[in-house]
Amino acid sequence: MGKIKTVRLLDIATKAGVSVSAVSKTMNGSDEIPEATREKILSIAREMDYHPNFSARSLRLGRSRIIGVIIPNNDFSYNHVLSGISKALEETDYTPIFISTKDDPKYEKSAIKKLLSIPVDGILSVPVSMDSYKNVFVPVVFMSRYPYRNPRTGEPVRTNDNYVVTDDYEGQRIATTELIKECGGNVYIFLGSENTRTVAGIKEHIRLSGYKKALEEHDIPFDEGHVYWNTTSLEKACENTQMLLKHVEKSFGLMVANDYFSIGVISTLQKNGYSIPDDVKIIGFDDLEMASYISPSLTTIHCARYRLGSCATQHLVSIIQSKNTGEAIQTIFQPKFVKRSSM
Amino acid sequence: MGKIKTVRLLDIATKAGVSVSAVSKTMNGSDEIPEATREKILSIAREMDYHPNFSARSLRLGRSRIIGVIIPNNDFSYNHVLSGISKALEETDYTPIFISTKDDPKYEKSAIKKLLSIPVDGILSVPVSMDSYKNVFVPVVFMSRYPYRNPRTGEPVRTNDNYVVTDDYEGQRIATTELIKECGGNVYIFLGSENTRTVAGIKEHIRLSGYKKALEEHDIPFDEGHVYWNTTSLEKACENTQMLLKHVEKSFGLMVANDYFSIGVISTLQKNGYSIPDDVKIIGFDDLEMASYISPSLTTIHCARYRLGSCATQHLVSIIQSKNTGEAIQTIFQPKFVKRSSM
DNA sequence: CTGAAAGCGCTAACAC
DNA sequence: GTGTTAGCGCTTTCAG
Repeated sequence: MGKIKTVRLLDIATKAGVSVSAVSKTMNGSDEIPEATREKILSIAREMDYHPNFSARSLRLGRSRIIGVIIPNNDFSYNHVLSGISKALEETDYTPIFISTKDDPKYEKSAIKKLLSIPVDGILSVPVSMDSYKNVFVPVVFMSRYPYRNPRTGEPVRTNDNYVVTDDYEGQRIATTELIKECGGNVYIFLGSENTRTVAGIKEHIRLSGYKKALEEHDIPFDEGHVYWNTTSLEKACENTQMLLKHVEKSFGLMVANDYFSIGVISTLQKNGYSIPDDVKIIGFDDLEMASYISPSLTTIHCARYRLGSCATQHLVSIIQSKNTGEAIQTIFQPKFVKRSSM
Repeated sequence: MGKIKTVRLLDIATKAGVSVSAVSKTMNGSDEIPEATREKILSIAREMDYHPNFSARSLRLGRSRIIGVIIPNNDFSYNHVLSGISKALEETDYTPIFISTKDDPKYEKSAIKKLLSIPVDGILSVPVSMDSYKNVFVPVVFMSRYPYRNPRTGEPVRTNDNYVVTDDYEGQRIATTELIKECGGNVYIFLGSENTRTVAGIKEHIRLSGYKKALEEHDIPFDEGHVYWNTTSLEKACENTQMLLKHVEKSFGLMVANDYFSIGVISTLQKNGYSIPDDVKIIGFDDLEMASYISPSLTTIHCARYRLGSCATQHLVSIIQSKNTGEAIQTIFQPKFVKRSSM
């Protein structure tokens, strides 16, 4: 496999009998070059299958037309967000490069360094720790997770970062309200990471405050024992369910951290002879495609994840291109209650 | 937001009172530089938070330490493969950049161009059309799909490409054999794309020939009507199930294209009053994590998708680094039958 | 052992 | 209008 010589501007220029800059200008759509020369150059370029060298251009321009996308993991929770990003970028000349952090600040820091050394023109991130972004000097738009509310009180927080999130607080409040209508105060909740030092944990606490808010609105006292933390895998979801069953009456309402984990919860409940929704009412979170296909079909909170990705992308591109003045762009999507048969 | 000046080798050199080349050599671990100077340079570099400029280095070296990863979509079927890739690359200095093709040759071609113009040092690909790779002059390792067998006969095919695949033929043969044991000739199969002009379609035909092989081994004549094509989404899976139910006895065996679509199939069967596995025996394909959590838990063919990703990655890196002599690296993983309660 | 200098492919300022 | 040229940050050869 002999090394194939790549086609350069110079090669085209030589063949066309013009200078490199004429070719460069043509390639970049400058109108300085007369139509005839233009045509000739373009046709030769096509014929030689020319592709500009990204590195050379990036080096020269100080920008790369690459967008860094930081996600916690490759697990399927962010697929729709990623699709939204890809779709939105298709109409631009930006290309995404994805890096995963395993929800670990160390990986996140190194991911950021890698991206900046490319250098990417901007970053879309589902963050692990806000600290990692202290010295990032390219535009960043946070997605899906962000301390947009005070995790204790649920009050909106004013910040100066760009973000696009779903209002998890409201989602949880609405879901809890629905369950209260059915089960009174007998409403349990499975949440993810309890660690408030991570953005993921803060998100869970924001959700908890939405839950508390709903209780408060119905004059139901909050019971710490109704909250099961660290539902962070299918397996944990099943364990938490087993644990819950030791402490609970036959009939109750349960909010699960997300739709995926609901599969484990439902399976565990059914194995233990509970019937859904007769004994237990269940509400998930996300509205995955499969939610309407499992049995019983899953009542859930719909989050616009695809739109979340495309919206964040549009924001980022507009910030990059307009050299935005520092006015933060913040979008909060309102979630929607979707009733199916698990409640 | 004032543009932050990036730290260059020159900046470090100036501060350390040495030349750029001394710094460069130090950074690249050359042993030409005496320990004392080395230390000093490294400490200054750390202090100034130096990161090499990727573009400059790539331009100079003609390689980028970036691996392009081409996948058909962002849907969750390739998560484990991607995890395997990320994990395997972690121990190297290569960074992956993911591009999706939507299973469309047009997108695939443009994805390849983009990658080559970076230029990436190698490509990992779940291909759409083999033609797209004709003029690719960097090492490529194909994953998961490849015409490794003749789609008509199921016979192994000799080629000169690098690939890592699961032996779908064998998987399908084994699964069919198991169903035949239970249901005799009453075994149906849901497959994906029928189009043999795409690699995805060829894969499905290879699977079909595994199915036929099993029938043949049990002297059961092949019946075209037992094959339902184009099971390419949850929705289609449900439609195919509805269609199937019009033509079938109460009791039969059914092989579904993959685990995910099995969710739709099972739900449709249950809605129509069929009991699993009493009336219908079902086998999926993939062995997703959720397979053991849905009810009934899903009997399936286990594919080592994580290992597939990491194995392909190791191959690619070794090819890149050793300037491999052209001896193709081809790995075929044997799938495994996993019995649960849907059969 | 050290540093000066060339040049990777490209763009844009500037001269013709 | 068109071409010449400097230089982006880095590596590496080669002379000192």
